[in-house]
This record gives sequence, structure tokens and C-alpha cells, in this order.
Amino acid sequence: MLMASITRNELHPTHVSSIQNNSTSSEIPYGSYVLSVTYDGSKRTACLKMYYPKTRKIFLSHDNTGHLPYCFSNLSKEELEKINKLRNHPGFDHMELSKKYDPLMDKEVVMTKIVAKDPLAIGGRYSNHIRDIIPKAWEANIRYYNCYTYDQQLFLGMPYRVENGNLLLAEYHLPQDINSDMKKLFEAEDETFRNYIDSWMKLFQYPIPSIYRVALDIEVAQPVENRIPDSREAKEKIIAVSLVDSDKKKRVLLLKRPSVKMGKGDLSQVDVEFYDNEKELILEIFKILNQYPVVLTFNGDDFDLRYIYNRALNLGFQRHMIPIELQLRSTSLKYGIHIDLYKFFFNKAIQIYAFRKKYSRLTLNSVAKSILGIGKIEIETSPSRLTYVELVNYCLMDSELTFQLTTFDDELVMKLIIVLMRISKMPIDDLIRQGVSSWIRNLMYFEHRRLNILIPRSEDILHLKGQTTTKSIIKGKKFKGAIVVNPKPGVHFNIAVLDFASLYPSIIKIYNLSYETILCSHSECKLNMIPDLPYWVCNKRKGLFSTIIGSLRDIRVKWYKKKVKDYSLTRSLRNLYNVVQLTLKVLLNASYGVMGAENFTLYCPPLAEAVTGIGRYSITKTIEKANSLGIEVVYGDTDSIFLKSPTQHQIDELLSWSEKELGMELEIDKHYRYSVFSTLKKNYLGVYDNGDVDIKGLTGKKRHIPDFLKTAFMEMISILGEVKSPSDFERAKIKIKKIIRTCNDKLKKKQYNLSELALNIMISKTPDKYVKTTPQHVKAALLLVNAGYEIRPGDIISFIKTTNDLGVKPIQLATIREVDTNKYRNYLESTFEQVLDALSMDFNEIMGIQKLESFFSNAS
DNA sequence: ATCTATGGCAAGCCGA
DNA sequence: TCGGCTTGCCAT
Repeated sequence: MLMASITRNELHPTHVSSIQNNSTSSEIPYGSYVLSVTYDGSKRTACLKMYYPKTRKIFLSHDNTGHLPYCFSNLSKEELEKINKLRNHPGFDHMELSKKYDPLMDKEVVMTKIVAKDPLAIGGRYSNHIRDIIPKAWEANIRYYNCYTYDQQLFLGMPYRVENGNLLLAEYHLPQDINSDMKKLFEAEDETFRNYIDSWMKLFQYPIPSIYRVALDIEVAQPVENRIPDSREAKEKIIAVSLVDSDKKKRVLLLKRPSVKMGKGDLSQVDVEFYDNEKELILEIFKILNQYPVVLTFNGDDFDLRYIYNRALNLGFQRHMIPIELQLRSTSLKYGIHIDLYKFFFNKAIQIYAFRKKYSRLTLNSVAKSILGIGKIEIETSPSRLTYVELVNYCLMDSELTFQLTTFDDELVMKLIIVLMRISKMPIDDLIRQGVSSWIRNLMYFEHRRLNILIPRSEDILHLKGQTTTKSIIKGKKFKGAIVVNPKPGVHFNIAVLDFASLYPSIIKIYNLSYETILCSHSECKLNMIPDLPYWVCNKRKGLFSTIIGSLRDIRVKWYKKKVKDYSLTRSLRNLYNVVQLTLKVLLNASYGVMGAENFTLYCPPLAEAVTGIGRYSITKTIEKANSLGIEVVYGDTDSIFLKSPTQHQIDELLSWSEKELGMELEIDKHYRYSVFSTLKKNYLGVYDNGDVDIKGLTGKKRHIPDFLKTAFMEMISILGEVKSPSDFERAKIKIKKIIRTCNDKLKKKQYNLSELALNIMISKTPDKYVKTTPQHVKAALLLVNAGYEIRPGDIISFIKTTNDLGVKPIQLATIREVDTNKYRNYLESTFEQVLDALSMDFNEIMGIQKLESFFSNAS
């Protein structure tokens, strides 16, 4: 409905036509990429933002979404009667009957569509009327309309062209070699599956445009230090704005202030502009915001753009003059698109799967440092006290880093965003601000609509499929998860680690798992049981979820992952393939999780349970098989097993057994020269053949422990990396002893400074919200609050263990004299013991010998 | 108008 | 003093 109603004449850029000076045509040109669709619910209009790479402009189309209907499934005769009487209602236009497939019942249902004359009638008195006469049906489908691809199947992030006033997806054919690859790889699959493969490939292989964009950062006068300016009040002046764009143009706009000195330094790389008053400065910002299709910020939703908006209001601007729109939690632009990179990098799935947890703190500085390797300039005072030159450099650094976050690795982040748009069918604005569950929900809804399948309500799924039957090991969880094998403590040489290539998605594919196929309504299927669980799976119909996740998995594992390693391809092509591979990884890893999340609209507990259940079954069987082949399994977790000195033949046997018996691809993931296990699960260390060391779960690596411990621990690690054979251990052990001793010595002599001693723990709520207990970092945070600091959720509290009665003090308030050396010695002990144990070394013994030695050295 | 899941460890809090 | 519970961080 949305797209069909767009005609040539309606495609006019509205209030921004003046700034599109080089485009006289009002139609959307061939190859314009759809970046965003937003709906204004109250006005029943949609705003389409399309980007045309050639002119680097955005085209806006404000489109009437027309007569939004209500759809109800399976109304009774009486209800239909009542609706017929509605025909006299002034809001009523017409009624249509159509058919949809109900996946839960596996049958066709009749849909009743009621269309209102006046779109505004919906949500008003007319809708109340409908609710009154068909209360049951009212619940049916309202959620149906909240999706961005209503009715028309619009591909976000894809190029369109205009033909006869309609938007059409630009044609694109897969290259012949890819086509034949696909044919070869998937010839065993059925037609539906192959069709999915084909359409995914098209989505991923379409060209990805480079988007013209600017990064923006503002500085605000700061009368009180340690106090973050409030973007809601916007009381202080905006003193500087920095901009970095795709043309590498750097600009800094400065507010003239009488007391500020110019200062010294080189500014030849920057265009610096002075403004006599703030209003002019803000006008210039507005001009810029209307000039770029994409504006990047780091935390602009909450700060920069919000501040500019409110500041503008304070200075007497009218709302319609401001090219910014405030939402509750986000800030958008009237012309272009605002990407708040903070929100994107905040996304857990992105952090873990796309960036392998490279950054541990969510500040521009930390993210930039760990991803780009560049840090920010630290300033001692508030920006207000800087000279102009200092201010320019300081402010510019922020937007430069922000910009670079989207350019490193051949524009990895921008490409990631576009590929995600294409899979999830979501506009940028929402995509970067919402979590992975929304992405998957949207993707699933899109497929339902495309195939004319009724989107079920959560209540219906829950009612039909029921709750879980297994008990979790951890208290308070909903169902049983994965198996972790008890490790065999000690040092093991020659370890091969095998794992299943994306275990859970494989299970979803192979066992045909989907909310509609598990516990399906056919009695014949009840024999098709899932191992060790009281659930059966349909063998009459292919599950939608299963096909979608399965095809995505196969594409990633069988094609993209392989192509990334194909060095005959160009670097940029491999890079592109890597982007797709990463994107799929993010989605696939979340695919099982969402099914077990209450908030997910297709929440289906037995499904999630079946996935982990089959997972447990698979790894258990594999371990049994390994043992029967005479291989010793030293450890295993969820989808991996660690084998001690297996022969190539044994491995081959195991791999082919898995392929044949389980239908799953078991692979060699990595090989350790040796590994060190303690008695603890999820705690080990593995040394690769090249000497690199994998550290898993050990305390010495965790984010919150003091730096002095981390450094000492890493010293030990590098020594372990040098060990090549059992005989090397003796020398290594001596070196390790030395490390621990010197560390202890330095502790005693108080040679570490406060920042090396500080524990760094994130506070996840505001301090007053901790009611059940008051952990130490919260105690420290409260001291900070008393001292006038502002503490927000997500802040990292750095504190020292001290001898005062609280036991802690924040680093800002502590002195070296108060340090509780005993406590730190205990940390030293527990951190190292995890490894020492396995090396059959003893911490106290090391310390004991130390006493003797120092006795001798003192005596001599 | 949102926030994938469970398993496991260390440390500390706090009531019994 | 003990043990259950809370918190944060990590593995998969």
C-alpha cells in the first residue's frame, strides 16, 4: 500500500527542496538506496529517505499510508453480522475477505479486513466501536502493523528505480561463478531451501554504496568540573563544534569569548571559523545538518543533538526552524539520518560477535583505542579553560575518532549496518538503536507477510506449545542449557580442539525446529521424538524458522567463511565477504536465544529447550564415540571437545562418524601445543603451536582486576608461551616464582601507584537502586557521590582496598598510605593459584622460600 | 516500542 | 561462623 501509492508527482522533496540545489528532477533516480522509512502514526504518513550515491543527496518522500485496515482472523458468523451493521458508521469504507495460512493450526483461515474511510478514524472513536463489537478479535493483529514493511515488501538498504511512478527493486543478477557455486553446494537441498539461498545471495551481493557523511561533536562551557552538562536544560553555551566528513574536510566552529587566548599550535589542517554569537553558530550547524545524508555522533541521541535542539529553543528558535526531531530515547534529523555510534557499539551482540569483545568500556576513547589503536587527548581541566588552539584540537579529535569508527577496515561498520538492514529489513534509524531480537523479529515477520502466513500472537504460541519441562542447573533460569565437561586438571601436551560449526543453528536446521513444527498438531508426527525430551517435531512441513536460519547458516559456513580465506580474491572483496560472514554470525548466534526470551514475540520455550537438549545429546554422544575410539577427552563445553594426542586417523573417524550419525559438521577448530587445566570449568589456558596463548575465564584476565595483577599475570603467560616441551617447565617455573615474588615485594614496599592497585568494576544501576546488598564498588561510588561526583549506570568505578572501616575508597579520594596490603596479597594468591595448581606449584611455598631467601640476602 | 540464552567462577554481603 | 544470595565478568 505504501509503495503502490507513490506516484511521480508525489515524489517531491518537501521542506528541504531548497538545499537540493543540483537536483531539478523530483523523481527518485535509478539506484537510490532506501535507508529509512519512518511512520508518523498520528498522521498516517510515512517518510521515506532514499540515498542517491551519485549526487550524494537524500530524497525525501512524505507519503500517505492511506487507509490502514484492521485484519481479523476466523471471525464467527455473529461477529461478521455485527461488522456488517457497522457499514452505516461514517468511518467505515469497505470490508474484504481473504485467506491466510495459519501456521499453528496448519490450515487456511479467513481474514476479515475492515477498511476505514478516513485514516484518522483508526485509533479514534471508530476503533473503539470495533473493539466493542468484537472484543476477541480486537486482540488479533494490531501488532501486525508496527512493522516497517507493511503490505509492500520493501527491501531496506537496496537500490530502487522508478518506473511508471512505482518503486521497483533495481535488477541485479548474480555472477555466473557464484550461481554455479550455489548449485554445486546446495544440489541436495529442496527447492524452497535453494530459493532462500538464492535470494539471500542476491541481498548480500548487491553493491554496497559508500555513504557521504559527517561526524559531529560539540563542546559546551562547563562552569563546574566533574559535572556533565545537562542536554535537557542546555543552560551553558555551545563553545565549539567540530566536523569531519567523507571528503576528509575538517572544520571547527568556535564561539568568540572575550577571556580566551588563542594559544599556540598548528591548525593548518583545519578550517577554523569564529562566530560572534551563539545564534549564528547554531544557524551554521543547522546548515550542516541539512547538507549531509548521514550525520555520525558518539552519544548524539542523548547529548550532542539533543543539546543543540534545546539550546536552540533557549535562544529563541522556533521548532520548525530546527532540523532536528527529538524522540524519547533518540534524536533524528529531518533531512538526513542520524547514526549514534554509541548505540550501535553498545549492542551486546555487536560487541561480542562482530568485535570479539575488543573494547571493554563504552567510551569513545576506549572503543577507539581498542579498535583503531588511537586514543583521545586527555585534558586536565574543563574545555572552558582551554585556549582556542587546545580547544580546536580537543574537540576535533572526538569527531575524527567518531568518523574513523566508520571507516576502518574498508568501512566495515557502514557495510555491517547496510548488510544488517538488508537481512532484517529495518531502517538504519531503528536498526542501530535496537537489539538483535528486533532484527530477528522483523526478519521473521517479513517472511510471514511475503508468504501470506498469519503472524501468530505470543499468547497463542505459548498456549499451544506450553512451558518448559526441564530444570535449569542455575537457579532462576527457565530451562536446562548446555553441558560443560569436568576438566582433567594438569598440563596436557598436544591437544586438538574439535567443535561443531555453529551448533545451535545446525540443530535448528537439521531437526526442522520452528515454533510451528515443534509439538505440531498432527498425530502422525508424534513418533518423531526429540532425544531425551517429551517433544516431537513435524515431519510433514518444513519449519519457517528452520529454513531461514538453516539457509543463513549454510551460506555462512559453506561459502562466506571459505571465501574470506581465499587469497586469490582481492583484499576488498575478501573484506566484503568478511562483513557478510560477521553479520550472519551475529544473527545466527542470537537465533536460538530469542526463542527462549519472554520478550520475543515468537517466544517458544519448548523450542529453545529442544535446541539445548539436542545440543546436550550431540556432545554426549560425541564424547562417548571419542572414548570408544580410544581418545582421551580432557575437556568440553557446549559444542567443543578437547582431545589429548589423538592420531589423525582417530580424528578422521570421529569427524565422519559425526557427519553420518548426527548429520552435523564436526571440525578441527584449533590445536594447542599444550594446555593447562585446573579443576574449574570454563577456566583454562592453551598455548598454540606458534606460542600464542589462549586464556579463558582465568581471573588474571578479567576486566575488573587491578592492573598490577594483570601485568604480572601476563608476564607469566608470556613465559608459558615459550614452553615447548615438558622439560622446559622447570626453567619456566623458576621464572614464574620470580614474578610472583617481585610482585609481592613491590606490594609490601608500596611501590605500586594507586591506579595500578585500583579495581575497576562497572556499576549497572544508580547507587541508590542497590537495595539487597551494597557491594564494594557501590560503597566507593557512594563516597564519590558525597564528594560531588556524578555517577551514572554503566560507569566504571575505580576503587582501592583500604584499611578504613568501609574497606574501600574510590581512587579519586584514596591515598597510598591507606592501602590494605593484606587484601592485595590475597588477590595475588587467588589469581595465580588457578594456574599454579595445575603446574603443581604452591603459592605459600613460593612465599615461604622467599622469606628464607630474603633472610639470607639480608644476612649477607 | 524492548533487553538473545544458560553455565560457571570469585568475592562479598547479610541474616541465621 | 556458615551458607544462601547478589553482583559482575566471562565461556559458549
